[in-house]
Amino acid sequence: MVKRRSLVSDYCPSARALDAIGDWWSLLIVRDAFDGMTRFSEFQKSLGIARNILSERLRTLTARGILETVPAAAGGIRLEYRLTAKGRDLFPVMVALRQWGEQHLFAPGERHSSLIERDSGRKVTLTVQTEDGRPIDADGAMILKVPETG
Amino acid sequence: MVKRRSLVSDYCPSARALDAIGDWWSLLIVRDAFDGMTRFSEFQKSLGIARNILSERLRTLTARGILETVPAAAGGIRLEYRLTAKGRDLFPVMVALRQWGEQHLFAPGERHSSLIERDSGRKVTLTVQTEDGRPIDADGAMILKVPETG
DNA sequence: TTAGATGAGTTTCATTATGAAACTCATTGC
DNA sequence: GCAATGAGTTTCATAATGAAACTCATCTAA
Repeated sequence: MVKRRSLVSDYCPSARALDAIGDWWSLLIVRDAFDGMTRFSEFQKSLGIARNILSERLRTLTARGILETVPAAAGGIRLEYRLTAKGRDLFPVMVALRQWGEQHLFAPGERHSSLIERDSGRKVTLTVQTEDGRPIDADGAMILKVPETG
Repeated sequence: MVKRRSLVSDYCPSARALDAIGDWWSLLIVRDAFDGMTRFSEFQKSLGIARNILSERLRTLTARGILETVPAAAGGIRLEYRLTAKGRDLFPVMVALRQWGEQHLFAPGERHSSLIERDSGRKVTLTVQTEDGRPIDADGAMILKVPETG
């Protein structure tokens, strides 16, 4: 496909975020990374992704500072891919996607994996709220645009 | 590209969510829809997306129940595309992406659009927390997998 | 009423991204 | 030393994308 227009200079943070991680595989790789995967073959097996594509995506995610490589324990050339702090900050995005998926993409009673607090086993949820802690939904919010500079 | 493996039957809600909206344009269209856009040409101008692709994406988003079409005011064949309840429930996903983008993809002091509460003007934020309201981060959470059935 | 404008797509065509499978190396296990 | 494994890269066919041209129907102005 003809090179897509880049949104890295868009003033909308969502657009830039999608520019960075909005392609099909990247967030799935990040999901697996949150799930503890670190090795090429783990991702490959889990996602069923072609190796060349996985290779390219890991390179891109690393270049963008979402993953970082560390030499694997057994001294060879093997690498491990770990989430950076920037990558771990995608946690709310993953939770939001998960929550929406649970709400709308599963039949009533259909089994699915769950996100729980490690210590208590309690379910993890996500809320949008104002600075002072009141929950808010889409209708109560609005985008404050940046005026065109020019 | 060879038809991608579908994740609609994956037991992971995030995977299903990405299967539904994980392609490059869909979330950008949804973002614009949250921003009040409803018409084909509005999306087209805003995103710079090719018309055939936009047409296909609007059709897919509609088929998936994220958008719905309503006849436009002036009686013609024109349509408006509006978010359904399911589509509006993507609000936290958009906020999460935005928040991450703000944190990591803007230089200090660089201008960006902001999400604010309509009435108070206060900034909107997003927190991941347990059922009983304590904030939690990635390290404190874990995925509870569904055992393989078979 | 008729000749443009728009709006909303669809078709066509060239280009790029992707997936599958084969291939390459280095390391590890035996 | 020799096969097996891990981590990629290369090659090739094919599907998705983008751009531009084309199609209709409706709206507008004269």
